[in-house]
Amino acid sequence: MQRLERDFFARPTLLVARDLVGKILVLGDKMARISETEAYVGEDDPACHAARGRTPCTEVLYGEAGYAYVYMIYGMYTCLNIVTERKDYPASVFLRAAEPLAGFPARTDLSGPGKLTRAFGIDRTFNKLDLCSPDSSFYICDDKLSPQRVTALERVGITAGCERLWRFKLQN
DNA sequence: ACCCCGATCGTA
DNA sequence: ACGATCGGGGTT
Repeated sequence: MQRLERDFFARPTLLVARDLVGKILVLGDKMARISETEAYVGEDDPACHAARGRTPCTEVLYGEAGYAYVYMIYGMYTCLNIVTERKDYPASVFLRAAEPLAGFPARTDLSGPGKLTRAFGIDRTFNKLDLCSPDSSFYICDDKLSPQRVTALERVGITAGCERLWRFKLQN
């Protein structure tokens, strides 16, 4: 079990999104295998929250890779992203689904971005946390069982830019 | 100050 | 198909 370092995240977002499928999200004693991700890439991506430029809300997207971007959606769910690429280039990988490995009640359902964050207890206070800090209990690791088959699909839940095959899903 | 609406989910 | 629920951002 090896923690992913910052150089893993500081790469082209499509590569990071694909490579994150099969990796393990860890928060305290909770662990889950990431099974679905999406890439949101730069101000030219109409679905990226930075599409209308830099605001206090999107500030973290412009920072260093490996930080959490967490925001509230529809008044009742939070969404978790990991910032990618380089400073001043806004991009991230959105975590859409995972499979529970440890620390969850039996049959916990992590098959959706809102379910995932709720089960992990990830709220807006997690925004701007560094998943690459050595003393963080919130990080992503690689158990080397990882790369199984990954398929590229259209992104969902958005109205613009949904034709791009920027969603990556673990094949069962 | 107001208005709109969104990277969702559960129920109908 | 639709309602719940809320905060950021753009507009007035």
